[in-house]
Amino acid sequence: MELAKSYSPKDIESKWYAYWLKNNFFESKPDQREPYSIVIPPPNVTGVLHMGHMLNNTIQDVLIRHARMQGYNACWVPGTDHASIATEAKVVNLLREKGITKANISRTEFLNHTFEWKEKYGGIILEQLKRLGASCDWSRTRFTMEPKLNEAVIKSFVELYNKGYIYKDWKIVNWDPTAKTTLSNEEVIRKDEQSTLYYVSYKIKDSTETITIATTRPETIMGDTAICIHPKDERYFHLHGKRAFVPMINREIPIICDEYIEIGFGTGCLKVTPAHDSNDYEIGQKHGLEIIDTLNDDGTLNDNAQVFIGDDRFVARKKVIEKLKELGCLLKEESITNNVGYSERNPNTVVEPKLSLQWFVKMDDMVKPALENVLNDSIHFFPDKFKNTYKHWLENIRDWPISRQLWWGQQIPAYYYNEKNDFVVAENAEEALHLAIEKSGNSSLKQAELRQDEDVVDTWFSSWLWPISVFDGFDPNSKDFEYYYPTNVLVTGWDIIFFWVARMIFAGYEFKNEKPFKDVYFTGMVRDKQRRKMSKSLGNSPDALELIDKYGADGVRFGMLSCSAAGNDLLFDESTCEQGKNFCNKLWNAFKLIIGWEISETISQQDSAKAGILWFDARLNQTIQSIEENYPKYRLSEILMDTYKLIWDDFCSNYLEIVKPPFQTPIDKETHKMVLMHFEKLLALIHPFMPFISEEIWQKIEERKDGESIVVAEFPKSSPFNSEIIADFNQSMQVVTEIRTLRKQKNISFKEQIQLFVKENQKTNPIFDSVICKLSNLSKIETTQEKLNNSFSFIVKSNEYFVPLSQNIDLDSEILKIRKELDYTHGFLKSVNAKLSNEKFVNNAPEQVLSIENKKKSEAEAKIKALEEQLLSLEQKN
RNA sequence: GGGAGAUUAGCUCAGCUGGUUCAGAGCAUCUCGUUUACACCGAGAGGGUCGGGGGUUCGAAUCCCUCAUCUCCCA
Repeated sequence: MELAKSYSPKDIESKWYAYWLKNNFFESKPDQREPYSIVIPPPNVTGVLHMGHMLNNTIQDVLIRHARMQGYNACWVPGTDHASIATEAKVVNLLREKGITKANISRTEFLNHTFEWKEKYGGIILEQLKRLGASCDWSRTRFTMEPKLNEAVIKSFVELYNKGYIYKDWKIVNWDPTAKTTLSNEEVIRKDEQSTLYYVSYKIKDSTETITIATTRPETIMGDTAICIHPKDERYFHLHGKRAFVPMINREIPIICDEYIEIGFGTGCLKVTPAHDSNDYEIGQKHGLEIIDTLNDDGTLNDNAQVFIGDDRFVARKKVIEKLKELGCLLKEESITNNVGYSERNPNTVVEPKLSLQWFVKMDDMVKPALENVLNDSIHFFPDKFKNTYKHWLENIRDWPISRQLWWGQQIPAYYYNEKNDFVVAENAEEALHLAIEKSGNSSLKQAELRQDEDVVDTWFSSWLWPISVFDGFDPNSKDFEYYYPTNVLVTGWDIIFFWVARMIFAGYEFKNEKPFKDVYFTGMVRDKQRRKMSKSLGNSPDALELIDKYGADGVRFGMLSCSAAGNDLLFDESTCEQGKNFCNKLWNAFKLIIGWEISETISQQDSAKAGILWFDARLNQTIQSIEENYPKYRLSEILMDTYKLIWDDFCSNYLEIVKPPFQTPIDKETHKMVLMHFEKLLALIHPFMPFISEEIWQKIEERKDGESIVVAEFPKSSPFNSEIIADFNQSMQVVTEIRTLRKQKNISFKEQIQLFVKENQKTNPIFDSVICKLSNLSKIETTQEKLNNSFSFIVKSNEYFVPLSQNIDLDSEILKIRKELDYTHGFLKSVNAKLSNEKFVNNAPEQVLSIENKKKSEAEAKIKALEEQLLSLEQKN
């Protein structure tokens, strides 16, 4: 077999991915086996693969591949969400380029354009996931705007409305003037910014006096309907009951008292603008104030403002400041930091608080089972510190504004049937008519007289149903839902714990009375070296596909996972991908070595090989056991590092060196068989992390039939192992290390064979002597009762080793070396003795700890004895 | 303002139930080495008062208190 000098992933990856698809390994149908299901947190249909997706989906793939190999019926459902605002913004821009404005076309026409866009660009991210090796069941790919999922959204809306959970109300909402829609709190990104606090004086009616307020948003002054002071603020007692004039427009407004005011803050006077601030709105409600909305939907000033009509709010702010200066009302400007909200989907747009009529979902009841079942670990968070965050949010939750003033999304199924805007909520127009006739008592009502609400629901109002809807859970006869729900785990970034983790849990209990997933694994954020979150807007994220081209999918997967413990952010560094790539090469070369051996039917197995096999088998099982413990705890980076070290250090550096036949000589049949068996297990262990190279090698180390694959091979299970063997081996390796160091110090080439004598002060297992000989190139190991003259010596445990050499031995440096070790061992013994002579320690420490200390003591004593004897004999010679 | 978390080697981070395995890993650094699987490598080495202080305990990186610094979330 011609083999490349080093591993090159490119062709191999596409070859095996195609093979996996052809054999339908990723497809899942309900059967007798136990299911293991994951639904992908649906990426945005406008999205392209970024580092966060890579991390998050690699983790899901590792989990699903592991489960599949364990024999579960593994099902990973992919799909995308329709991302109302982002997608609509994209399509609006695209149409504008073609000279079409949204206002000039019908809703249907617009949706046709959007679906067209989605068909063309919407699947990019899913295709990219394939490059990463994601083993999704692609036949199950879903989309939140496809007919069945739409239906689920509408059904759930109607159900919630009928339960009394959905209502329509005026509230101050977050308004995105670019997208011209409302946003939920979670869609607003808050940033601290340098801004200016303006001190503005208002004239008092029937007085020469003025009153001063401070504001960061002077352009809202025209919407003021009161000035508020604290009732106990002595400075303003004389103003109780007075009225003031709004500067520029001279509208008369009352001065009111409310305990809400902080006396010490600013001037102690607050301008109240109920239409443009949520706190002001509450004060307004309490005091029955007028509400004057001075803004248009696009963020320009409207007629109510009376001045600067048509100017954008920020242009208006500048003009207002100028005007106030002119009028002499602007007393002071002060630089402060304050918190400004930006739209998540339009990152340069400042969100405006705005009074508007919206649909809301009542949260207080829905939250109860969701909170309870997370706190009692019925749904288990990894890491569990996120329980706190979750609890805090749920306990302070506000009602969820779900209407969006957009077209791309599920249109709200509310139908207005009269001038007063009375409405009914129904799954379709026919039923709506039926209900409307009933409700209005007007039996002559016609279909055409019904008007459906113009707005759509929030995208999250469809993705919260995702774990249910992808299995058609709103269909009472769904076998899939019956079988796969609840899913095993949701893997997602902690930044969207509210967006969908919490809401999916609400929906699970609300609609199905059952959790949507058993575990939640929160990944960290991928950050750059300056700890900034990687994002497209910052341009600090490497191109995912270029990374894959450079390091191979396996290399990138390795890189992403080797440094990411659950829930902790990771500073992405390409060098970890390089490590992954090097690891692939290491595996490839191990394979080349093994496959290159000529096998002899006749030669017998060497002792060293026999011993090596015995040890590696134990070591392998030890590692598998720890892997088995770590999977349920989602300690993936630990599993990966354990496997990495098992392969690189134990298998390649030690095991293969032990069993390796001399150059151009064959290997015995038995050893070869065992090495292959072990190698195959290692490939299976690493497969969930590095699917491509493991498949490539697995297919080549043995004759495989078409349709066979490591994808569906069995994941290794641990067997009992003898830990004594591992300890004995480690001790022998210490001897090897000593000899290697000696060779290096004395410049003895590895090719030159040397002898080793051992004075056994403590009986040790001789089984690895052959291994020591092979790895150190010794001609023999002999036991001796006497110390050897003219030799270099070292001590492992309490055994003394001698390497006779013709070279002159520097007695002084040998003596120094031994003295140093003796000092250390004395100190060590002293600390052990201190423990053992402490009555409280002896009485309180568990048996196991005591016996360890006793063992330490006797070993240290034996070592001291040996060292002292050596020292004595060296000093006599000196 | 309320809350959560972090601080361990030059860098990035593990360290789970306090005790063997506990002071670790990877990368980086240094030394030596082409011994035919691999220089994308091998063999070695150095590097730490576990942020400071106090406490609990026979025993603390680990539990508690406190201070400092940083990060994040919510308002």
